Amino acid sequence: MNVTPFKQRFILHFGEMGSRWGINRTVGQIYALLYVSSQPLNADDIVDALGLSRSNVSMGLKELQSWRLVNSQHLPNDRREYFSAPEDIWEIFRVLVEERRKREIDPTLSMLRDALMEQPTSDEDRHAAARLAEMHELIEMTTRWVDDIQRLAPKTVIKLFKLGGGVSKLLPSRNAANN
Amino acid sequence: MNVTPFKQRFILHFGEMGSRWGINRTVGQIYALLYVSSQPLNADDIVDALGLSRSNVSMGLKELQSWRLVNSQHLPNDRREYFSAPEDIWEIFRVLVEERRKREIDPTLSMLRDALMEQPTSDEDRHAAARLAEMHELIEMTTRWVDDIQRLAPKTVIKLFKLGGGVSKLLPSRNAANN
DNA sequence: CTATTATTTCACTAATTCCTGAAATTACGA
DNA sequence: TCGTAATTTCAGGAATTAGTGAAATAATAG
Repeated sequence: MNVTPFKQRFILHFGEMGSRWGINRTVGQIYALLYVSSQPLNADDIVDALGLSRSNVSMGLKELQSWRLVNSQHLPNDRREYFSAPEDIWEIFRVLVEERRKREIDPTLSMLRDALMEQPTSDEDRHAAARLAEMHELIEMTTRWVDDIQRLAPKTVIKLFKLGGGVSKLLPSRNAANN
Repeated sequence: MNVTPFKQRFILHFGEMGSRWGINRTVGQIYALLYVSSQPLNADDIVDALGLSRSNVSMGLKELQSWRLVNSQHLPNDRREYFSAPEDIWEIFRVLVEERRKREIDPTLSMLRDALMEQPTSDEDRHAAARLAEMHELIEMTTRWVDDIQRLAPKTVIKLFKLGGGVSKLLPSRNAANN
């Protein structure tokens, strides 16, 4: 299995970006390879294409599955497992948002909720609690909204996104001062 | 400088989450401390509060400044530098989105743009290019929209967010099938 | 079942990232 | 300008994370 230079560039870029995205180089590469492949690939295909160890590929695929970013299937008359990235880019986007939220935001939201149950007893803590409350409110509002939007049909979301800041004009009881 | 147990919990949580957010433990702690402090703090205050080395605090503050998440100022009759997190949570949110976009998304967007300039010459590459184009389009549309929304007044954004999926009803030329 | 192929686990090494203390540099008051 | 306080730089050790190969386990064809 050899990868065209065109694909190669994309794969290497994903590898490099991986660390910024909270995955490692090889996981980024595996995902990129599957993303551009027109066919599902088995683990050995990936080993050949990327020059990684078999065990590393196995672990990388497990991680990608834990992110729900790859699906696996079996082909007829072949006992190996084949992996692919979902076709639908909207589905990918939705899952990515959900998983990142689960990992990066939900724990903090729940910590904030817990902390805000307590009654602060000093001025210092009253100030801190107020700051936590602001953070909690903003995060909660934003994530709730994201949830809501994700439930809309992609076509609707596209309309909304294309509208951009223009939505403000549609908002009920708008007041002229906010632009 | 001692930190109340209430603040402590928040600070330690941010430290732990740091690695998921692409910053390290101490940077997370420093930010959390500044976020809940009612007063700007100097580097030695932070050393005392968190038990880190002076040099580590210095590097952490530099990193937070590179994220534009902390401001620095001088107090009268004191040559030390004092640091604080911006008051306005909306401002913090805006900056965070901007910086993450710059680090995590823009490089990929530009790689995709470059790659899509080329004419694919094989079927394999034509398929890959189509996948890249889908990704490019989705990212571009989403980031453009985020830019646009960030320009609205917070009050307007709050209205929009509170509306949730209800926006779909306001959208022009909606069709009844999309819910 | 058994033999063979496929996959996972895991102990170990490599690579990277984090953190510190010492030294160097910078800023500023006298 | 000099001396001191404040800050930054940086080399090296500590800690963490990534990647490998060998061995174990799982799956299935015959």
